[in-house]
Amino acid sequence: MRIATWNVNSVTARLPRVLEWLAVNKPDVVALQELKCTDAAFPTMDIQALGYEIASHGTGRWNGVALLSRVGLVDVTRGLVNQPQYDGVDEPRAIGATCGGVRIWSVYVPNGREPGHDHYHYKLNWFTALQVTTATELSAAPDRPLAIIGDYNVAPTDDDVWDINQFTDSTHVTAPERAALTKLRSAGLVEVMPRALKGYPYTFWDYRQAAFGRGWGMRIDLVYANELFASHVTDAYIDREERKGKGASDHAPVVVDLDLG
DNA sequence: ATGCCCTATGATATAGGA
Repeated sequence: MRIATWNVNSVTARLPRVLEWLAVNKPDVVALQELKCTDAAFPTMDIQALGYEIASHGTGRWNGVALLSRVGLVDVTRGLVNQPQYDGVDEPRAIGATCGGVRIWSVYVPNGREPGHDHYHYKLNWFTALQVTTATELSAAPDRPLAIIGDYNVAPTDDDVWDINQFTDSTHVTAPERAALTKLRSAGLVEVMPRALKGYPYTFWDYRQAAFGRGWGMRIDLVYANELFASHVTDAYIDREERKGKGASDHAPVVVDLDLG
């Protein structure tokens, strides 16, 4: 089974590249983030035509997550347990489903904007809800492979950004954010580390300042999974080729191959 | 070359991204 996660930065703007990428790479399950459209505006027909069932959770201009599957898609859950609001709004940032016997969540963790900002506290509270959801999911089905994949908006270590000296007083690298990842591991998840195809395996390069060409990347799109899921992994990599050229998302897809026997 | 920002919106600027 091939599973991928990809922050597409607008599924409608990215549609030609998404369709091409699906056709070439033939993933069985895809977790998308930053749809930037409502469920009604999601390009359902085009993606169904490639053989995928779709569960989306999008409300408009910002955020939005989806799962695509061609190995079944059941027991869809939208939102986290005790998910906090931001500015009085329940944002669409998490969706879970069972696909081919594997429980998969697509998550888009809040950015945080800057340490101390309301959005930063929201980010940490959102992680707490993700930890609660993880514990709930793990206890509900301890013998089922589980993966929580998506844009975590946290670089796990200093090596996961191109230059840590550029990140003083920045989000994505602070101790509380990294502690949130540690708590997920304490709850029973492990990180599936993608291999480097060329240089360090970053997943995001800002559109500005020709960051991709300069290698100014970050590894913030992560695969967290229970031990059972991880035990079946045969390969994991970042498709940095997809970041190249005109019309690319600022994130590259992360691909995980499993042998479920 | 991998290359000097992108997206959606009560749009003709603005918010958000990380």
